[in-house]
Amino acid sequence: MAKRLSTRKTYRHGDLRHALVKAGTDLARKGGPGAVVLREATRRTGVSAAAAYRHFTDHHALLEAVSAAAQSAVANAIEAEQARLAPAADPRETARARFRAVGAGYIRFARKEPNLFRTAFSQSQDLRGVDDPTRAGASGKTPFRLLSAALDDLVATGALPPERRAGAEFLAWSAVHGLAVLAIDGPLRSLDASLTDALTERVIDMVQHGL
Amino acid sequence: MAKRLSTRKTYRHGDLRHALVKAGTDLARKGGPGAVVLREATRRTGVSAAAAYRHFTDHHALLEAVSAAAQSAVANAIEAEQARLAPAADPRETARARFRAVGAGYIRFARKEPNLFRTAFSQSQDLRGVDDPTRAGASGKTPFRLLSAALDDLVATGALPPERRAGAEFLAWSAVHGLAVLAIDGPLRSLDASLTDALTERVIDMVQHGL
DNA sequence: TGTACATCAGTGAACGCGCGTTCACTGATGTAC
DNA sequence: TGTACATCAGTGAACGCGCGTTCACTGATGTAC
Repeated sequence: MAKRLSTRKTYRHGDLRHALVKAGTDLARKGGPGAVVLREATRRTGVSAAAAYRHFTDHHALLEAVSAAAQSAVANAIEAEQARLAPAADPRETARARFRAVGAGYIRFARKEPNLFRTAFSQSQDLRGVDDPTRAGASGKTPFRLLSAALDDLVATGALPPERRAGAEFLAWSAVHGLAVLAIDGPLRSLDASLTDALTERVIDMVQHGL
Repeated sequence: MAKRLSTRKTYRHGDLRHALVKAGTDLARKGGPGAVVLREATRRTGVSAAAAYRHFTDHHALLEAVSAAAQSAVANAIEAEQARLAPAADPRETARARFRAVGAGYIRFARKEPNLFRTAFSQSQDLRGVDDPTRAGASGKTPFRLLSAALDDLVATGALPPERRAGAEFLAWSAVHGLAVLAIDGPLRSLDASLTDALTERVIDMVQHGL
């Protein structure tokens, strides 16, 4: 028998927490972290504002959850970029391509969803966050861990000398993140997209050679 | 005769615009761009809130001016870093050292004044901003132009092949800006300061070799 | 040098706004008997 | 299988808050005569 689930909008939403994060993510996509307004998220979910407090201690907790979801989207973008790769015969080449895809996917996401990208990194984080499953993509890895894994593969296949491995994620992350910011909020913003494409390649080249 | 300037607090402030930018900058230093509240800036200046509207069209215009002042502070930090350099006999070495000082000063500022640093780059900008005198340091150059000049010097002294010059500021800026963000808002935040020092050197090395 | 006047940078009171958050409540659901 | 009850995720009204912004005003200053 039909349980009138579709007509009953109030009481026992079922998965309000996720629905609020989803609504908050939509807001973030349109207007960045400042647009993640608790009342608006509840409005869009068809629920009273007070209902949010059953699932989040306060507005900041909701914003944190939305930010984590945005990071998860970054991870998915990186994974998608890697999945797009044609298989190479040489494992060393494969490792290099997968490493480059981390940076390329990161930049691609920033340019396609600048507001979500800003939201992902609007909250200060520390090293505890790098293994937070709510920040991970489908593979279970956060963006930072996808980068770590790619670097590990470079070492495993001999494409990177082990003594250069330590701290390499910070060097790579710096260059790629900086470019992303430059492309969406900096002077590059007003320049041609193809120039940004070319710069993306050059930055990744720089990292690869610089390591 | 004394003009009672010290007792008269109201009417004809004299330089209210600059005073408001100054107050706004103090707010930004403590709390970042979100702390730049028009009413609070006027309060601190001892002036009514409405007075701000004689000098700024709205709140956003004030925030823009504060952001520009913060960028000017970045430029000054870079200049200070360069001024600290011991003179080298070889002009090529001098050019290299001055180039490195751009990145080092940038990172130093970000770590010392993270909120001001965030404020400096909280407003999207385009290429028109790179020559805005309100964003410039004592030398009259914006941070971006200080970087350009350092790269030009590398070319002039033969330390950088001319064919590698094009777009080089974007590569360098990406890496250094990314590291700054990583150091103040990213996972590096919780790490030892000396590790960040070492990473700064490595990032600048990477840029220098990667160019 | 003195007076009349235009200017315009300030005042201060008031406004609506939407926000985050609290509170006593209600009623659908799951469980014990 | 049916009934009583505890649970707790929801309601909706209310709150204070500080914000940005507007408005008619005032009075110090510079200038023309």
